[in-house]
Amino acid sequence: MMVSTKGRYALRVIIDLAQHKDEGYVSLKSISERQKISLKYLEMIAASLNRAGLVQSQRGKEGGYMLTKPAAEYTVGAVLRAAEGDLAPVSCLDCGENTCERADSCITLPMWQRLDGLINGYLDSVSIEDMLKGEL
Amino acid sequence: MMVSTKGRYALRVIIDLAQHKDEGYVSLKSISERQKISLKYLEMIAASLNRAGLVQSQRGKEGGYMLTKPAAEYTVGAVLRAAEGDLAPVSCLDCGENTCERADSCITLPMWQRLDGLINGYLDSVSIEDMLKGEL
DNA sequence: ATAATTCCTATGATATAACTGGGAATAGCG
DNA sequence: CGCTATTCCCAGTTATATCATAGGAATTAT
Repeated sequence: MMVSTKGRYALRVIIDLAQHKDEGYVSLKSISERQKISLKYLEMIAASLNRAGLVQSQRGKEGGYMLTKPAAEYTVGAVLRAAEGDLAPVSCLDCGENTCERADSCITLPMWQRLDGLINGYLDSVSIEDMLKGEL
Repeated sequence: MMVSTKGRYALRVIIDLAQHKDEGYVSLKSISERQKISLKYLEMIAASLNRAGLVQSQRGKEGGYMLTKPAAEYTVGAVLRAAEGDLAPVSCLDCGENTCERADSCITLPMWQRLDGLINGYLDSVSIEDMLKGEL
């Protein structure tokens, strides 16, 4: 599995925030109830999104999270990478580090690289707004 | 990671068999030495490929494995699926079982389905012979 | 018979995923 | 000021998957 629950949940968080973007800061508690994801797990995911600058937070009472830009400017790829790290389909391609000693002679490497390009290209071409509008 | 060592090794086994297709049955011991993969691990992988009908085996002395068809007729997708099971990028799509109770209302599902189609389409379009020839 | 092989089942070791828990820091509100 | 709702931080836990390894039975050419 290339994308775990962490990434899928992150996507749902961003979508939820987009759907409630006119309500000021949205608390994780409310997202937790709507999305049926535990508050504690959401905290971890929100922290990743925050670190990546995809959301902004407000602490204290009446606090929560909101998007930092319009939904059209979020790509699925960017959200998943913020939550999951790299989206490489094989470890050979992870983080650009090509530590495999047989890389030079590996006849499968070009195939993996093309696959990786295909996956990232597609995920970066789909925006959150596309999904909200059902435009796929 | 979508493709683990099991799948990558399976690919290397098929490639190795293709490279030695004129030498009769090829033993796992020889593949093990060439590919630097433990014999015991190879046994598991070869068993999967055998069950899927991608290779045929001969037991006993002078035994081993050989391909059941020309290299051009093996796709990367078929080999990986034989070794790994499903290649779905998210568990939602695994094995066609869509047990997610929010599937009907899930606005991300069409995106995952397209991604899955893209990945499998590409992997099924590349043959072992393509890689051997460096035609990518 | 012997040696080389596949075949079968079980076990262990390590890593990753998927959460859970406790509590500190912050900020609005009465 | 005191209360409460929230994010923030870090650590611990459990479950599952990955990556093998181990031992031995069955088979077959020589």
